[in-house]
Amino acid sequence: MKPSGDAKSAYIAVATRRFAMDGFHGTSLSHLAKDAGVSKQALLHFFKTKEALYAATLTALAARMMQDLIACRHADPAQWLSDYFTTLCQNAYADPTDMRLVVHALLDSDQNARKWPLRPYLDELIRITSATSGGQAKGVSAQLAWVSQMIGMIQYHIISVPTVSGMYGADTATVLQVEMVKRIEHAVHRFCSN
Amino acid sequence: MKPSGDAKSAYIAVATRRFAMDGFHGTSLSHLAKDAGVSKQALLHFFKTKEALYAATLTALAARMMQDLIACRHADPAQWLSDYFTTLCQNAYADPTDMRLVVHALLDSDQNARKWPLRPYLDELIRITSATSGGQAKGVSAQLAWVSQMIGMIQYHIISVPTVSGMYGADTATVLQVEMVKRIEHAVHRFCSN
DNA sequence: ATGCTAACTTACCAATCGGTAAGTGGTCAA
DNA sequence: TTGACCACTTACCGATTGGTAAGTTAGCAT
Repeated sequence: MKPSGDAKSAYIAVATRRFAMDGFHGTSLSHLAKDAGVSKQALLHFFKTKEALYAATLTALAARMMQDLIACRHADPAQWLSDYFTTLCQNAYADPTDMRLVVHALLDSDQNARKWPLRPYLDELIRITSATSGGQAKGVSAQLAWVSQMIGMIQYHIISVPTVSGMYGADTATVLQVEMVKRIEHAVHRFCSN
Repeated sequence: MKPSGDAKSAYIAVATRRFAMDGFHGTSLSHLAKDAGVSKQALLHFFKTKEALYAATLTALAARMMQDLIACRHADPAQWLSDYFTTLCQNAYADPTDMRLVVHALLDSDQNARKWPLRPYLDELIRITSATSGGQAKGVSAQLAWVSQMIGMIQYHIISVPTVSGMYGADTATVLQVEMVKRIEHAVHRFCSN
């Protein structure tokens, strides 16, 4: 028999990919079970409802994003942010799963329903931002607005890649990608050094 | 009996709101029918499948967005863009339907499936951008990247409003909104006058 | 009046949905 | 050896899904 934790996190991994691709309503327990190679009651054994499984994927997502942010730690907060945002974007080109999952979760969220698991991640981002010279000069709301804008432009850019590629061709999409990374670096530099 | 066009566009209006709220998979024909106050076969009479109805809402969305863009026409392209983006954002605070629908459509799109109906709208935005002094100085890919970034930051900001409001409170969300509009104006000015 | 068509409605369908109930087989402590 | 427990399966459930078939009703041209 497999150790418990492995199977559970394997199911979360499968669910993460599916939920990110098709959203909560577009994903059925049967599909998830088939992906995982088990019966759907195997999933319901660990997660009482589909909602619970979804919540678990979001919790895991939040932990992953926080971890990726910490992994880029740098003495200079501006450098930290620059490294993080660019690697976030670059990694998402190879695997857009997490970015898609966040956007899906945003669209599903209805304000008071489920508490938002990404809050610590956001708070940490704002903390780092406020430590930059440019961030200190501005107010708290300006820091929140800037972080929100950076996250937004990256995540939106990632989910629009297939569409842009279909509209203007794969080569134009690639050009747009390198352009976008340059814009990210530029935006960090402009906001933080001031 | 009602004139044909009225009922059809009324159904599209109902579908637009529902699809924007819950996405394609989260919306059922029964819900749409109940919203419209008819049987679901009334919908299937005009639109052969749920997919066809969805496609019709996206086409109507594209026409609406193009129309809103043209409505802001201004001799100075920079002013045009500034007016458009800020009113787009402001209107979306009152009714986020269209912005949500676009993001849902982006997530559903799989590159080659359905041709993207917002292409003329995007092309027009790029054309206006390229007419600014700052836009002329930069390349085509930089214009596309900038437009993509602007649209992205606005739409993402809109869909995140409920979550931000739930996380930091309604007052913080309001502050973020006015901050965001300022950032939009600033971004247009920075890119276009150069 | 009559027939045609557009705009519906009721009735119905197989398939799938999320979820429950009741096991089954293997592991491990006592 | 036994019995508890965990991971999982098969069997099943009512509800809902998108969609079809066959009317029904109203307006309008002839």
